Amino acid sequence: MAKQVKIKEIAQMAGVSAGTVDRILHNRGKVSDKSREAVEKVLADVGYKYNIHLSAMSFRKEINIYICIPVASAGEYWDSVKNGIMHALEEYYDIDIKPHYYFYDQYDAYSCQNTYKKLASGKPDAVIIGSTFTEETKQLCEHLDNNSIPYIFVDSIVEDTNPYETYTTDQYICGYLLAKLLDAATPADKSIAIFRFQRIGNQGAINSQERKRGFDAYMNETGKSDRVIEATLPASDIQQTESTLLEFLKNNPDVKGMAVLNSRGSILANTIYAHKLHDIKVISFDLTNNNRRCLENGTITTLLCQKPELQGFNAIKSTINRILYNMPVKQVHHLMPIDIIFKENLPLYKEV
Amino acid sequence: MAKQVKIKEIAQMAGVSAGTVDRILHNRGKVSDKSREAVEKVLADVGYKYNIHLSAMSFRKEINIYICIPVASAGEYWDSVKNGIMHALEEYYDIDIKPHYYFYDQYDAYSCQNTYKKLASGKPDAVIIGSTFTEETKQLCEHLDNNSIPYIFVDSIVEDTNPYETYTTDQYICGYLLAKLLDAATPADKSIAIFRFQRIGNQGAINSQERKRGFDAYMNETGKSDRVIEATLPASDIQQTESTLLEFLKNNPDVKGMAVLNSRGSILANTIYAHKLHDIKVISFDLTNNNRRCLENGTITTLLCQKPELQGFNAIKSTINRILYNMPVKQVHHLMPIDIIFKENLPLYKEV
DNA sequence: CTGTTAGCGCATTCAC
DNA sequence: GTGAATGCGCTAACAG
Repeated sequence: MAKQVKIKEIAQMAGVSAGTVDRILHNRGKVSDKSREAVEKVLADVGYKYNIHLSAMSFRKEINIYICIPVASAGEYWDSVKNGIMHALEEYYDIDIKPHYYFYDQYDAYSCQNTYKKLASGKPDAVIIGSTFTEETKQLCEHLDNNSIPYIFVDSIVEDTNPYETYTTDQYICGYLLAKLLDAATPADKSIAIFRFQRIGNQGAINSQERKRGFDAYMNETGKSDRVIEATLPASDIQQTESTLLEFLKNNPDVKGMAVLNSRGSILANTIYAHKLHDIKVISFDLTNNNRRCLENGTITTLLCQKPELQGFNAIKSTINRILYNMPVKQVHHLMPIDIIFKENLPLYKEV
Repeated sequence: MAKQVKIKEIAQMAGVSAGTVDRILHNRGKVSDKSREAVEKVLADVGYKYNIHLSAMSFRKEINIYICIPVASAGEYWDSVKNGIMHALEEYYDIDIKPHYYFYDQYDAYSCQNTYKKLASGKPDAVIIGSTFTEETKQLCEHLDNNSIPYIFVDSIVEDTNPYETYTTDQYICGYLLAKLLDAATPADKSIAIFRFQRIGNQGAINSQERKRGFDAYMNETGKSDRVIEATLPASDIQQTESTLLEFLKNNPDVKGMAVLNSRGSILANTIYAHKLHDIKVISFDLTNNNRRCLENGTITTLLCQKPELQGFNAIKSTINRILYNMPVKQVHHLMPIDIIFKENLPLYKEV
């Protein structure tokens, strides 16, 4: 453990004053080439890292972080992301961060556009984006790029943008794992259904598509593609989803495993439970309150989760470091581990 | 988000000076009942929380944390715990923490005794204990209790002690899950072997015993106890382990699933691989380098992991809060989630 | 017992 | 361009 070097010591070593070192560390103000060289040489030698908390305190300016994600009720997916964010804000309570929440309706492109418009009129130090609508997000990012406002993605990545970091997971692997687990849970002579939800013009689909690719890959590799039956359910209202599902199951009595590529597993699980179709296994995504309940009562077999809290937490943490250290842009894509949750280990997920 | 109240403001509100508030906050120095009452009333009103980083800086004393865990080579279980600890020390680099490492040989009670003896002669502010030998640890804790030195357990808990916090997981659930996963992975008409390692007088066994209970519970509940064959392997040297295992498998050709209740899965996996017994499924514990390799090449089917890094990390984090905030002792047992790792999601565990 | 003062490491401001 | 002075919130040491 090398002892922490202080800014003053560096100044001394380089034969300048602390002020000059500070200017160089933060790329602000003007410094002669001579001083810069001298300081940078010392810096390279000692591996200096300054105290981010003191730095923030002395900064005496608040950091404005805009957080733009879908609205969510308690216990839903995006609520977990938000919790992670708030958790991080508590952790860094000593740094003067001012969060500005911009919530939009993930089922309403219009709401998203409006929210983005409002956001674009502000002057954030950084933006955290949970994207749902691809085209709209691209435009927003273009605006942010033009104003050199850094932004970070959680949950999913939008192409042709330049986030300084992203927190997502590998959806292909998710889909592959789902297939593997469902295959093992379903009797070999029975069929597996995979459901697609009709949604309009949004990208929630992007994650699902990638999951579908992984799912198909497993089935192909293991030569079990003919076990699989694809079906489409309406996403609009639950009533219709239920009746369509029941109709489907009536026509395909062989189906004993159901793959749900988004977090709506509980809807299907509740339906089959209500109709006493107890031998059908369901695997779905995300530890929402509804899914949690289904896992508890056994109507959902397994859940795959992509650590939304951690994504939110890390997004804030990275952003603070990004802004305070004013680091050069080195874009990093962080992939979160996938939690595999059964009824048994569910109790261990009470605490975060 | 309530604005942070400063110590000076509190002092003003209570009609005393900052020094007095500080004395009350930290229970140090003497304060008149009158002042104390006034300040505490204000404190209760505003929910003050002081800046731990500034506090540590002004403290100008180093915090001595003793870390007493088994030695480990790179990539072994206890190495991960250590990594988590070092990771936390980096995270809190601005707080002057001086770690003192006391490593002992987890297979040698004598080494443990010696290490504990050395440790007991020091004056730590807090101790992090990864226990292996129950009796020795009990004695150590008694000594620490007598000197009111706080201590915290990682990985396992020793009875009749008073740690201020513990970081472990539910080993019963681990065993139950292992049984469930192995049951699903092994053809229904084949047998499952569960292995016990002979070790002398230590407690590493305690976690394993609890896992065994969970394993048995699953088998009983599902009426599959007669699928299970128990076996004992020598823990001393690998040569002997291998030959005993091969002998066992020769006598029990029906065994197609193997449960290993500790992290030694790779030893068995390598053996069956070398002898081309490719259809035997192995499930074991902990993401050690050896196990990781086996998961990659398919000789281990699944690993259950108890987040050793996070345990180490949180142990430090809690300890810092404990010491700096001088909180009242509220003992908390933290249960870590269990990671379930297959070949497919292994790549997501590169980063921590 | 209590108020005051100096100092921790850093960012800012203002003279030079 | 640069150095010195000042303040941030907190604790320790000292003087009363």
